[in-house]
Amino acid sequence: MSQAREPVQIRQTDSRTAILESAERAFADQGFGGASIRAIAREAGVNQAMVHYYYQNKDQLFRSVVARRSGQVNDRRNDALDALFQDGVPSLEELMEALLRPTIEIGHDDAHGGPAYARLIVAFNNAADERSQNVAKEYYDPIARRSIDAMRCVVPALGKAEAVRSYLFAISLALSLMAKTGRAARLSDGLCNDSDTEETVANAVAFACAGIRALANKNNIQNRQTG
Amino acid sequence: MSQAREPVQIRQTDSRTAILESAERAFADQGFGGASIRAIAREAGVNQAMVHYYYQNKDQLFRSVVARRSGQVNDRRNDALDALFQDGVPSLEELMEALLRPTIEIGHDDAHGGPAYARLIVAFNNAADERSQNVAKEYYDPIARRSIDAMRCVVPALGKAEAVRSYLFAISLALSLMAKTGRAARLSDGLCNDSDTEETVANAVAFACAGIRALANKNNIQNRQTG
DNA sequence: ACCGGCCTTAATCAAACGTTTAATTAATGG
DNA sequence: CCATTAATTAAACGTTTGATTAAGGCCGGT
Repeated sequence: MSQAREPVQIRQTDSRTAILESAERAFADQGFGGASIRAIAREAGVNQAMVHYYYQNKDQLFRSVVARRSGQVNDRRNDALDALFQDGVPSLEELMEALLRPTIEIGHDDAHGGPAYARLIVAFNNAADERSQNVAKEYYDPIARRSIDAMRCVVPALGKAEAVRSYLFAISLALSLMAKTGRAARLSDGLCNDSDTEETVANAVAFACAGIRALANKNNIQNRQTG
Repeated sequence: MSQAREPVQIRQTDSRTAILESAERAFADQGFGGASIRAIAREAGVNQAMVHYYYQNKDQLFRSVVARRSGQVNDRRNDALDALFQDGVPSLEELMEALLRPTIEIGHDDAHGGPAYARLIVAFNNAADERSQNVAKEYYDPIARRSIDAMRCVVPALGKAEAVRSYLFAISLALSLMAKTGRAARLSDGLCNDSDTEETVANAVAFACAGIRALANKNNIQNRQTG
């Protein structure tokens, strides 16, 4: 009989992952201060001490939640940028789609906690507290810098400041499409169908590209007047 | 000597207001869950029980903070809309400026806690929790509906769903300009000067109008194809 | 002088918090 | 089979939380 070794991975009952996903939901819905480790453990179905066993403290638990998701998004963004610039300079539409689609798609992935991630990242993106800023600096600034450089390469008329603003605008509006605050549905009497990924991407790209070109033109005219 | 009556307003030592402003800062910086009534009272220079005396509980304190600011913003928005439509239909640029300027100006008013309000409203605008949604429904939905109707009046090609999205986009991008997360400054090596109110308004209006027209065109083309 | 509203205070409450501990169980390697 | 390590548990730690209480000061009106 001596069957081949059982999947050795029986260990690590993925309490670790269960905690991470429960924490993501809790932080998204109640904020860092409002979420409690006790409730996170309860909803993950593990003992309270397991949270500290795996993640030491609340702060590192939060960082771990962000780190996992930022990894998913940034890998896809970097791959898309690599592919895009391999055969010359792409159009602004192609570039913005490469930047916005990964976030939107992951946020729409209901089977893997997408909506919880969406709620978390929307709140996180606009948070001004020191913790959020430190985490943002570590996990999101690198891809942001690369994206901003790419934007200026595609639209040379874009000044540095305008490029930074445009990037933050674009991210913020893609996120506002995913926020699922219920506000869009309420105000449109249910007409806004934000669950359609393709339509969401198309809307975000169209709005962002038009806005970016407007800022580039504005910058261009100013330069001609002063230069 | 019997001098004329002292300013009768000596009463109401404005502990009430001090609490409100301290709470605004605390909620903005640490979120609802992270802010503590004890710390709010301490920073306001009043006894802890005063907070409950004036505002009953933490929930109503939060509502009161939002209510005061939404009143300031909405009054200015409504006045601007009244004036704008008095002599016919305005341009999209005029309309968007009327909608965005009040928020941006109040957020830039350093002397009256503007930055704290800005941080609070940015977080609040993107919050998905039930408390925030209930408060948003009560204090911000009415002006939102009026604004959306106005946008459709100015740009008839805009469908209802597109108008709602455009409105939320525009608000969200104006707020992202005020967020003062330090992210813009960091990514632009200090080039982004978001403290210049006029430049901020101009950028937000330019970006929003271009984006809205793009969505309107997109909607128009689709209608011609399907209709 | 004394009353009755407002305002303010210190003290106190039970509950919930993040974190730590010591002990127990389950699997692995020699 | 025993020693080692990893995973998990229940219980407790001290602190902080939101909220309540009872007592008192301040003030104009009578």
